[in-house]
Amino acid sequence: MPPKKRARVMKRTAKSGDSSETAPSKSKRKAAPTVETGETVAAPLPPCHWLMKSEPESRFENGIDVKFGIEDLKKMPDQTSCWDGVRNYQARNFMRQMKEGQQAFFYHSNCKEPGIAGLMKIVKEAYVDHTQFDKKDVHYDGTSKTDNPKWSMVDVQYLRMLKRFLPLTELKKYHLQHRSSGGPLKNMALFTRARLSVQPLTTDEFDFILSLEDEEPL
DNA sequence: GCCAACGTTGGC
DNA sequence: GCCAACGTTGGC
Repeated sequence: MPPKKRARVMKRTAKSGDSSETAPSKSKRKAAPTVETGETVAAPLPPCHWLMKSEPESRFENGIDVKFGIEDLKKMPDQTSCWDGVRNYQARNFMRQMKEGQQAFFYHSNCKEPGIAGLMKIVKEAYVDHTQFDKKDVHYDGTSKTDNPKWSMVDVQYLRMLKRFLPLTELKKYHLQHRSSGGPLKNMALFTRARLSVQPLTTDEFDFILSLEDEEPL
């Protein structure tokens, strides 16, 4: 049982309205027979790798420092922290799809050198983000009710630093390259879904990015 | 600090 | 339900 700890991550983007409530549970996950053949079609598998953004440099929001970099995670008891403060429905819905044991990249955003710093794993699946009810918290959401909480969080545990930091600029070069060549990063959410703070990675994307650890910087 | 991209709000 | 105005993200 991870002790109570605290990660302050990303800002909320809205405080009310559930209009983008596109809960993953509503997506068609079951195999369905096709009209033509009556054969079962493989259902798309939910994502199993992730990228999560957080700010490693001090920035004050309502007088509170929202800094939480990978070094901060490493210093937590059990090197484990809840990933609270996500206030975007798509990001939240991705967190709700996360399974214990899955790996996620720790991405440093809004800082001198944005990029992927390390690896962590999901150690507790989605549960209620208590900070939505805390008036003192930066991410307090007065529109969320305790009997129907809007926001979720997961617990993550530090795994390791990457052998070398993977700067956004380098990832972008690969992304552009792959857009013409059809390589693994051609659709990477980091570039196609710019403001999404919790995003899925395909196994191809995940493996390719990990392989860059052993490559010279591009 | 600027500002493009884009999610959210709310008037109609 | 459209869409303009607004607010936030996050690179540069």
